[in-house]
Amino acid sequence: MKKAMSTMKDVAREAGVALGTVSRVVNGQQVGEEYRVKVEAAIEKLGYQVNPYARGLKTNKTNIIAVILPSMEHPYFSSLAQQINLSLTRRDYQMMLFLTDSHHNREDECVRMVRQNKVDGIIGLTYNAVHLSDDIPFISIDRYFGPNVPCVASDNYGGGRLAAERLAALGCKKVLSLWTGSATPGEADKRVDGFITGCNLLGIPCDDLRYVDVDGADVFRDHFQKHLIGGKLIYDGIFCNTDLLAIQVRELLAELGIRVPEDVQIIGFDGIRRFDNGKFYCTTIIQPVDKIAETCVDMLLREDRSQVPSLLCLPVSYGFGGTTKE
Amino acid sequence: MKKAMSTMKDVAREAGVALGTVSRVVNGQQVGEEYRVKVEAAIEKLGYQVNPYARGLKTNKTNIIAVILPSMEHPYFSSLAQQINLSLTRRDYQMMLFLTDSHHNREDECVRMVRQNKVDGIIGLTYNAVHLSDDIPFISIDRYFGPNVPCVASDNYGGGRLAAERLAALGCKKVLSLWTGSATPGEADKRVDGFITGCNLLGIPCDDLRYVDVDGADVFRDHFQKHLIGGKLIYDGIFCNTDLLAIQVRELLAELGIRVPEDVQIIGFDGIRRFDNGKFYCTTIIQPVDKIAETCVDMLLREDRSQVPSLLCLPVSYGFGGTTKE
DNA sequence: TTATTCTCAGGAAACGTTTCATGACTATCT
DNA sequence: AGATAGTCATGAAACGTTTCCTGAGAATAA
Repeated sequence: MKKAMSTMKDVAREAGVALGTVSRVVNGQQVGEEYRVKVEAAIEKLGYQVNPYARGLKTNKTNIIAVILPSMEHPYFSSLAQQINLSLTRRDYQMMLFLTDSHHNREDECVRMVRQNKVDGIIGLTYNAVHLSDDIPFISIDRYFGPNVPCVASDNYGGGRLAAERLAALGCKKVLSLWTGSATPGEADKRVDGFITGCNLLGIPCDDLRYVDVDGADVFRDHFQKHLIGGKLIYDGIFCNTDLLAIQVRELLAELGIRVPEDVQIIGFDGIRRFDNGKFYCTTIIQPVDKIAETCVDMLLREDRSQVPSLLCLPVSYGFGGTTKE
Repeated sequence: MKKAMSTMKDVAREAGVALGTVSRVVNGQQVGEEYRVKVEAAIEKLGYQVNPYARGLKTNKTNIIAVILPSMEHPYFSSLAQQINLSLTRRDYQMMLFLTDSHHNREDECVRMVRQNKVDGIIGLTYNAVHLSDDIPFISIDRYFGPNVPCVASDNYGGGRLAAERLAALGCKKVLSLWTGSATPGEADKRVDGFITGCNLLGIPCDDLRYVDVDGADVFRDHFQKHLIGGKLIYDGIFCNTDLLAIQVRELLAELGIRVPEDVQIIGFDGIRRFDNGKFYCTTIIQPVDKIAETCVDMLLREDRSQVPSLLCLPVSYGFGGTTKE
């Protein structure tokens, strides 16, 4: 029963009006009342729906936004996807999803495919500066590529500062900053900068450890073992640049017989929540994922693109997750 | 520097050939070698890319598949999204993502939007029978709507049986089947059927508790408390229809001072993994998400649609996650 | 050599919209 | 009353492809 889709021409014939009139009705433009009624009746009767390809061909506009993310495996990414979808949907845009991991980590190929698809814009969390052509508006998440590529991110620096302040308020006297990540620089690196600056300002001694491209917290075991005095760690506070790391550090400390938060308090970053009860995995600096998503969409769809800032940092907040005293 | 996209006409002029020839080159059809070379050079020179809207207008084909999921919050859904994306990408299809939650739970509206978008097919995990028009191929996940709507699901019944067999093998003498979910029936309901049948076949007494539309496991507290004898539960094995429930039940049992897996062994269903270490939250029956995704895509893109089965159940497996003895 | 078939590039029509120029008609002004 | 301005539906052109028909030339057969 694959009845052929009816076209504007059919509607026009049915309603006894001209093609252009139907078009104006469909697009909600000024049309005489009598005509509007007739056309709407015909549309209803024929079950007419606009053909987005014909429209796209004429208007060069599609109402589709490409969203490029690394994967769906990390809650931060999937929740970004969710929130971006929400924001887009509210504005009657569709979301085309591209996952770079599924492309064997080849972001270039991904972007090439995006470009082929004539989307109205791109929201991308990518590591390489792949989107250097400016024919399609691009908003970058968490990665600053330069003044002509708008970037939306959490206030990572401020988050680091906040973590330092909290640890200080919780009574920490000597703290440690832990960082693992990839070599490609990103906005998120500022977390550690903020934390260390914060500690300095507060007069709290802070050690700084960084490892590139490792997974797990095992690389820190040595350091911990060397800094035990009478079974106690010389640190009473640890800042981790991600919640994932914080979780792993906590496990590592458990192995070493160090209690959290009694002996050491840990603050992570991201604000990842358990899927089963919505609680934080650890005490954390919460990234405002919903705001990030909404802001990206906002900036992308903004009429006046000259008004778009090149970097926009959104405020983070403190989330208690049991790895600090409060 | 928004240089206008060049068209086939431009390429034809540049190469000194006819429009149709360019089209044939682009689509990899039979073309004389000399012409092909010229055209390819021109394409390269002008950076020509086909306009998907013009093509879509002519061919009524888009290479876009709509994927409808409830949300991205549950790992099962996000991992489905990930795997479907992977399968689609491998075949040069794009994925347009629709989340019904973001639409205030209104699946109808979602499907309406999908239909407007002229996609080549739909893969949907929906609860209502919303897709009754057969103009666009539809594959349903986990929900059987009738013989003309192909459905892909895990072998839920077999999974229930498997859980029963495992609990038996692990020495359980009296077990409990727990179910929570929504009133709308789904393939997943067969989990409990399979479990109970399995218990009967094995001669293990099994109680059966079901609650509609509750969240959390608290509703089972009463039942547990009434079935304590000397601080011990009369059950030594519990089957939960989802991992989420299993996790919540474990916590509930912990509150009641019952040890898992020493006193009671628990098996969940889904095979959800922790994002931080990839381990299961609980011992579980694993749904083959990757196979489900691949199968959906396969069936959707199959040339001969008369060959598509109306229900296809994929084998599940047992995953140890610490809530059983092994 | 001439007639017949085959191969393959050229060119035009069509897909379903949007938009622009045209002209019919009404309303306002002098 | 006649001229001018304003409103608004009409119809055609254009968007960038695909596809089908035509015909030119090559290859084969007689």
